[in-house]
Amino acid sequence: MALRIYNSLTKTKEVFTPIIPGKVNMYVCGVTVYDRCHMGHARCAVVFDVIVKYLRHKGYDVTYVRNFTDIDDKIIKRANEEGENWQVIAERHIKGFHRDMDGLGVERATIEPRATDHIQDMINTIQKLIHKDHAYQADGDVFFAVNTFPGYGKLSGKKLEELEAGARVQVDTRKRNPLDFSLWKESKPGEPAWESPWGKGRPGWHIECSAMSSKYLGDTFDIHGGGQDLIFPHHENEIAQSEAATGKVLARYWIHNGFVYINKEKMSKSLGNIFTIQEALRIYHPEVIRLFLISHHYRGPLDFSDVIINETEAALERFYKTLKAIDDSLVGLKEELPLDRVELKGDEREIYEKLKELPVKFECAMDDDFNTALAIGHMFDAARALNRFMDLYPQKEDSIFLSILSYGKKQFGKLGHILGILVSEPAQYLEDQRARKLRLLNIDVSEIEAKIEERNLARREKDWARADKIRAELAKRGILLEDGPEKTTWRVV
RNA sequence: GGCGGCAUAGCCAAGUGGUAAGGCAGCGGUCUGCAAAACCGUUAUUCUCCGGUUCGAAUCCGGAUGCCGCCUCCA
Repeated sequence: MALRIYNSLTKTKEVFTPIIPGKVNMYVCGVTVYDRCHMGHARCAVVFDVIVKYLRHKGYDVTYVRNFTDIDDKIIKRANEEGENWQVIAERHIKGFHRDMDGLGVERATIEPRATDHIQDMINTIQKLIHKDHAYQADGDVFFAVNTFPGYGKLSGKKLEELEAGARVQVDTRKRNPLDFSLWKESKPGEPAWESPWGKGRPGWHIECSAMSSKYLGDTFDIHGGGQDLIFPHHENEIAQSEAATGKVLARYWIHNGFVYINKEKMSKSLGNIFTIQEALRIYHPEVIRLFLISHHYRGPLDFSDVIINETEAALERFYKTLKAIDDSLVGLKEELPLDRVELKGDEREIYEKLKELPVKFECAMDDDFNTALAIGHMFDAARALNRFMDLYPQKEDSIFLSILSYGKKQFGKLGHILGILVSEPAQYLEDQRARKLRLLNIDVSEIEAKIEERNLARREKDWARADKIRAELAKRGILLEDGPEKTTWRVV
């Protein structure tokens, strides 16, 4: 089945055909490094991480470029506020970005170029635009002339006249059109500056992406992505600059992910409801955060709340419990049978077929504009079937039974890898979660174990009232006991 | 003011013409000393509302209402 992608440029789902068969060149706008990363950045990074992993799973050779904007007004402002060099600020937040993304299991991009390493490339692009009369100099500044690019507005669906009418920005009288934007900015004394044909200055915001994408991926590449808020003006301006300079189409497919909300409010600095990745990772397992981010379609809005993330936690735990149960059974596996060459009976056949079908259904969902929510639904389906199979199968030592479980485990591992979930050892995951929750609740393990010992004594004497009382006490503190056939285990709710 | 998006059970969520995936929570059952976990069964005759197209619509078209985003830095 063919992969179809919703293209923001045409506003339709299109069959994905790369320029070079088997090869995908993709550029995603990264972050401006002046502050800590929040859940919005996490969503963008995780969404494109899954897209890259899926494309690679489908056999594409993917070159993924994600930039760092390490020179910008906000960085300079932050440096002044904190009384530090702007480079120190940028460097610190690049490190922070990597720490956060590593924490979330987001793979590094193939190339992570920095704007300040490409000043000369940008100057070259700007000169090209001036020569072609798409840009003009005004004192030490250079502006892009939007009137010279007929396609201006094709991505955001805006018309020049309407934009002009609604322009709220204070108009710079040197601009030929109020919507003309800076390619190069003259620097004020004390500001970071580079030599250029127009004097000392620094690049405008949009030009770095045009210069760096063409340098690493060519004038035309396959996929360009980023957050929805970048559609206008950033991506619109990028298209204008690049296409005016080269006369070629910049990118063939545009992918934009939706926003993250916190309790139905858009996350924003002014509302003070920024939820940083560091905070999230302190409270939740990285895979819980990932599952939360991909349980919803990437284009829609995503509302974060305690209730919803706790539901996600329960859902992921369900997966891991199934996998743990498989692991526990698999201890007895002596030789794994080739299931496609073994005669399987009713239930065995049914579950085997279901497990075999799972990747097909998964890919079918992912091929439809990366429908991760549906893909995960199929995985839950299979997990339930596996649980049932384990519950009902009469001989738990049987090698057919165990071989089927092993096969199921492999299928889950394969698909989980694409999504970046279920990559921990089940026992380890469950233990990590318990430790994490105990840390948040501030409870001591030995105390719990002593209580359990005390209760088991009571149980042996069939003193149920006392046993129940101990259990209730622990339950009140968030510790839930589970009496198994061998021993009593506990978990944190 | 201009442009665009969304509206599916108690909650989250998939579903773009063929008769409502999945998760959480709830309820009944199996199991258990009782629980928990797991399993089985169950929970929307209906997809914000009103019209229209069609043999057939949550899905397409028109209108209404509500919520939201972009137009200014933002993933």
